[in-house]
Amino acid sequence: MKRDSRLSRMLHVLVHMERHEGSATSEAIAKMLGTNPVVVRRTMAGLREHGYVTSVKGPGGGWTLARPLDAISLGDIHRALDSPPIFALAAAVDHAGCLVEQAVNATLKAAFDEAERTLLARLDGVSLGDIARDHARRARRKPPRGKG
Amino acid sequence: MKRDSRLSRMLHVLVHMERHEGSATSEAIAKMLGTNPVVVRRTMAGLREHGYVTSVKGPGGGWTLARPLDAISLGDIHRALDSPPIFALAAAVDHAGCLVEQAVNATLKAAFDEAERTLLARLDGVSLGDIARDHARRARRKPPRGKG
DNA sequence: GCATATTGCAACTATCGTTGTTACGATATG
DNA sequence: CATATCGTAACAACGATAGTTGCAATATGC
Repeated sequence: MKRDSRLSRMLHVLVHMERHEGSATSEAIAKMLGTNPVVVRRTMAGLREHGYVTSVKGPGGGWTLARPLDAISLGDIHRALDSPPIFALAAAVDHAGCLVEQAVNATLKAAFDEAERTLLARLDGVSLGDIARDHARRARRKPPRGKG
Repeated sequence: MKRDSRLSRMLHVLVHMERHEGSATSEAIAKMLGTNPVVVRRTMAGLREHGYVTSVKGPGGGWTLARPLDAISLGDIHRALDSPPIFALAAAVDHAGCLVEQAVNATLKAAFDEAERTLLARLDGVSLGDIARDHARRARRKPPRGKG
């Protein structure tokens, strides 16, 4: 199945926005992500609703970061995207009240719930500021076109 | 996105097969799962290649369990299905060698890898026999049509 | 041998969610 | 009033599983 790259893309954008004085247009962001301005607006709408970014219409408008990166966790962005399903694997629906199916699904659910808790705890424990600092370390080691 | 229910379905089938003297036809299995015999053959082909079941053509043929349930873990079945992607969330591809993107993806990869290890360890730690025993407990509490 | 039950498999369609695109309206700037 | 920009609806493209049809291969039993 086609996989959901919105979380990854939004983290990418937000870290860039901090380094970007003023606002960035949907078109500029789209170029950064290799996609289309409409996709950018659509995806960032959720972040705006949750107060992580603001958008301004008209000439000179665009998107601005509304909070310091250290105040935003990866889990925050996941939730701002409406907590899309994490797993590609699903339990089959129980067609006939079959007790075997129920035993299977109970076991699988426990396993997936544990993995989900592990993942979400980790996403909540990392902030965008952490990623920005990791980026800064990488840039020092391997300066990007002399701008680092 | 449409989610993959093959693991869940295969576990269901295998637990049933132990209680089934002799072989079960694709058609009978399909009825159990509320699907089509071709889907059953297609999915169970992987299990056959790994030696968990055997299939016999012709009248009186069908599918048979090739090992005791206690000798098969949930992780074994996941691998027999060719280890399909576990997560619906993906990292965006790095278009421009962007160091920000790389920092984002490294962080996400670490988080997803940890969650994956958690899940796989759990799937490897549970056998189909465990599920069968859980089923037996459920059946004692709530007998299905008097067959126990 | 022949009718039949059954698996094996190729090829196609259906489905579902993200992604990509087009089009148009709303709004702010100058 | 021209223009830049977001907002949103509507729809096509894509990718993976799931479902379906059709037919060949094979084993059984008469």
